Parts: sequence; structure tokens; C-alpha cells
Amino acid sequence: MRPSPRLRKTKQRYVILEELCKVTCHPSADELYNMVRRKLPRISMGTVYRNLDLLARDGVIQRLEISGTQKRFDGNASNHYHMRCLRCGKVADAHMKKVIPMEDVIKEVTDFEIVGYRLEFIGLCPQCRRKKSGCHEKTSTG
Amino acid sequence: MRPSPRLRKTKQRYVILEELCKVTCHPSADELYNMVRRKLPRISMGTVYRNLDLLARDGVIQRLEISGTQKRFDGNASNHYHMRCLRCGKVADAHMKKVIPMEDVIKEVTDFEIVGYRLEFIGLCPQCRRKKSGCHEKTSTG
DNA sequence: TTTGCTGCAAATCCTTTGCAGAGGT
DNA sequence: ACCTCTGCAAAGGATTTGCAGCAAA
Repeated sequence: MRPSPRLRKTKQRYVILEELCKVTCHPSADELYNMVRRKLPRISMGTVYRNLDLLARDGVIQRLEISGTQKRFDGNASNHYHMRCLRCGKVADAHMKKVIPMEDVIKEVTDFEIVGYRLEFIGLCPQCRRKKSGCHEKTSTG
Repeated sequence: MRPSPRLRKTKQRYVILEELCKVTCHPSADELYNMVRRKLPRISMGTVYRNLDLLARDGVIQRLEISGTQKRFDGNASNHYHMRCLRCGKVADAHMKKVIPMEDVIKEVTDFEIVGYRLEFIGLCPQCRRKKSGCHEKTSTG
């Protein structure tokens, strides 16, 4: 396990990370729990969730969805880019001068039949940048 | 409201769509519910959720997060691309020949301080392509 | 008239949390 | 010894669903 400041090396944490890194299927907490349980039968879901959270905050792993608990909706159904604030969770449209040549890339993508995409930039919104302090918020990216 | 086959024109649906299209803040179901309630005080959360789902399936609006209910985790914390299957929900890494020059674009992005991004392609995985029938699954993109 | 839609309330499902004891440093 | 981490179980919160009546088409 990559050494991390502050985080202790526990058996549970080690196995969770090991199992997660072993696969490329991007499991849910629940699926990972079942994988880990084969090695540590007495581990609890709470431990899995807590570690996933700590590891993501620490930048060792990442959550695929950065959102909080609720989903957000957009009245504009066409493909465009979003910016999500790490700290306050706000999402804004990204108005960028240069447009990413996504269509070129999509054609080269593997065996999936692509119907669309989501591109989300993660960072700090202007308001949160200003009050940028050392403390971290609930949200984590990975 | 854009005419859609099969969907009836109800007052509730109309106001939900109208309120959603009025803003660019990408509200959650809950936030939208409060917006709509100012016009239709007796509307219920269930109606909001059901309509959001129908409208997203119909392609009139989009959900920002395409995932199902559970979040997924990735042992690889560096920025890379994902492919999510609309039908079965599986997520795979996108191994593409051409890499998108994201860094160039990020510099031009508005007032956010960017720390990373998520790029997710949406489509049908090889397995689901094969058994591609007329029926639609639970998952919807928008 | 037919069949989809709504409000209400209960149910479900994922995730988080409090607590007391165990374990890493 | 100190303080984080764990297992367990309960709590919390978002979303879904069953149902009976209502309303588009």
C-alpha cells in the first residue's frame, strides 16, 4: 500500500485497496465488500465505506461519480461540459473558447457503441477559491 | 413542451420542464421540487421523480450522473476515460489511441480552479449491442 | 372510454454514524 | 499510552413504488 501521511496500515485497508486495484471493472462499495469478504470474512460494510472515503480523499483511488448524494438534472440535453466544485458541490456549465474535438476521438473508441458523453471538470468555484483554507470539506474526488 | 410520442401533456410535466429549463444551475430533484411547488403547491416528490425519469429517457433533459444508484470506485486515481453501458450499467476503461488534449482546454476554462476531470462515454457495451432489442432498460441518459 | 398520470404514504436501497472495544504507532 | 480504526447495529437520506382516483387523448 502506498504510504500515506496520517493513514494507518490496517489489514482491512490493505485488502480493500488490493482488491480494488486488482480489477478494472470499477466495482461499487457493495461489490467490493463481497470481494474483500472472501479474504476477511468478518469485515463490515461500514469499514469498506469508510476506507473508500479515506482513500479517495487521499488521492489513492477515485470515485467515478464525484457528486454528493443527490443527482442533478439539466434542461439542456445536448452534450456540453460541466464544472463541479469540490467544496460546495455546485455545478455550472463550462463555457470554453476552444471546443474539444470529441467526435474525432469517439470514432476511435473501442467496441462500445457510443451515443453520448459526459465531461466534467472538477475544481473550486470562484466563491470557494476566495475562502480557500486548509480545511477540507465532505466531498472528495480521488 | 417539445411534443413527445406517448407522453401526455400534463400541467405538472409542463411546469417541471419549464422550471428546469429556466435555470442553468442543474438542480437536484429536491431543489426542482421546491421550485415547482411555488407554481403547483400540491405536487408531490414522486411526480417530480417520475417526470424527471420520463423526460430523461425521452431525451428532453439529461441527468448529469448517468450511474445507477450506487457509486463506483477506481483503483487508478489518475485521469483517464471511462465507458458506461446504458443498458447494463457496466463501466470499463476507454483505451483510445488518440488522447484528448485536455490540458490545453483546461487552461482556457472559466474562473474555476481545475484540479481534474471526468470524461465518460455513454453507449452500449459489446454484449448489450448483440442482444440489442427494442426494449429499454431502467437506466437512462438523457 | 381507455390508459397514463397524480398525490400520498409506505417501502427500499445505499450510505453514514454512534459506540465500545481492538489495534497501529 | 494515544488515538485511529473496526464491527455491529441503528439511523439517515434519496429515490422508488403500490394504490385508488383523476384527467389526457
